[in-house]
Amino acid sequence: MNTQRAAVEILREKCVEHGLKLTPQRIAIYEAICHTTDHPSADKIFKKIKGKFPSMSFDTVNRTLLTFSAIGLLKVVEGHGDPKRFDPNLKQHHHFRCIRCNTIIDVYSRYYDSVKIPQDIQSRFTVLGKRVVLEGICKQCRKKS
Amino acid sequence: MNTQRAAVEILREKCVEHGLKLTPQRIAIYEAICHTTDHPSADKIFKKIKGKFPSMSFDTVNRTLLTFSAIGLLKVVEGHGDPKRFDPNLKQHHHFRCIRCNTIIDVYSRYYDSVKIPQDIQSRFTVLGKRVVLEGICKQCRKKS
DNA sequence: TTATTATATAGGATTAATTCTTAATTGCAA
DNA sequence: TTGCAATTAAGAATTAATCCTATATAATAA
Ligand SMILES: [Mn+2]
Ligand SMILES: [Mn+2]
Ligand SMILES: [Zn+2]
Ligand SMILES: [Zn+2]
Repeated sequence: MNTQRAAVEILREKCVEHGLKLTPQRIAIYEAICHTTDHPSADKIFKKIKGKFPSMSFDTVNRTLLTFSAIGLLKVVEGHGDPKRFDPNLKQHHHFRCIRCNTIIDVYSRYYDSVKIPQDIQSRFTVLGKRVVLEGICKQCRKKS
Repeated sequence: MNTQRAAVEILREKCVEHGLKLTPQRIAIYEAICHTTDHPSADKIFKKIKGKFPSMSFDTVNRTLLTFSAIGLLKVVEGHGDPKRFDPNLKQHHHFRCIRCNTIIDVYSRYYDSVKIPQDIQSRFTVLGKRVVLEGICKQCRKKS
C-alpha cells in the first residue's frame, strides 16, 4: 500500500531496520492487510488468512499487527469498537487524541468548523457530521518523556 | 453540555419526545456525563456514579448511554479501544465512517490535506497527525432504508 | 553446511469488557 | 389508586484481547 514495490520487500526492509525476523507468518499477515482497503480488525485478518495458513494462531495475527503499527508499517485508526467513548458536547467541535494515554481533548476552532464538504463527497455519501481529528502527544505525556 | 439549562430539563424533554420514562437512573447518568469533558467510557461513568447510587448496575449505565446516543443526547466518538482497526495505507488521506455499518472508507482530498494546524494548537500539543473524519450513511445502507 | 541461540509461534488459559436473560420493580397514564 | 409496559439489578454468557509456556525457527557464525 506504500508503493507498488512487492509487499515482502517493504516488510524485509523494515524488519532488518528494527532487528526483527522475517517469518512466513509476518509475510502472510502483511500481504493480507496490504490487500485490504476496509480497515479490518485483527479477527478479520485472522479469518482471511486461516484458509491458506491453517496453523496460524489468532494471537500471532494480533501481536504481529501491533508490531507492524509500532514499526510504522501500518496505522491503528479511529474505530468504534469497545470500549465506546461518549461525548455530551453537541456543539460543533474537534478532537485531539494523545497516542500515549489515549486522552481525547476538545478542540474549538472556527477555522476547522468552516472546512467544507466537497461536492463529490456529498454525492457519494450522506454526510451527517464532520470533525478534524488531530493526534500526537499531550502536555502531560510530553513531560514524562 | 447543550445549554446552561438544568440537565434534568433537557433530559425530560427528550424522554417525553421519545416516549421514555424519566427514571432516577437516567437522571443520575445524564448528570454524570454532563459533568465530564474527557469522553469517558461506560465503565468510567459507572464507577463515578456508584458511590452516590450504590444500587446502580453497570448494565444500566451501558444500556442508558447507548439509549442517550440513539435519541441524540450525546454522541459516541472515535475511540481507540477494541477491536482495533488497522490501516496499511500510509498516504495522507481522510475517512468517512458509516454510522449504520461502521465501515470506514478512505477519502482522498487535496483540500483536506491542506487544512492547517492553528498556531495555538501547535503550542498546546505535539501534533503528529491530522485527518478529517466524516460520518454519515454509506451507499449500501442508504439503499436498505 | 551445520550448530547455536535469541526470537517468534501455537494453542490453551486468563482477563477484560459488553451484552443477554430473567425476575422484580417502577414511572406514569387512565 | 391501579395496572401494566417499560425499566432495572444481578448474574450468566459471550466476545475479544492478552498472557503463558513449550516448541519451532530465522539469522548468524563457525
Ligand atoms: Mn468532544
Ligand atoms: Mn484509511
Ligand atoms: Zn497523553
Ligand atoms: Zn453503511
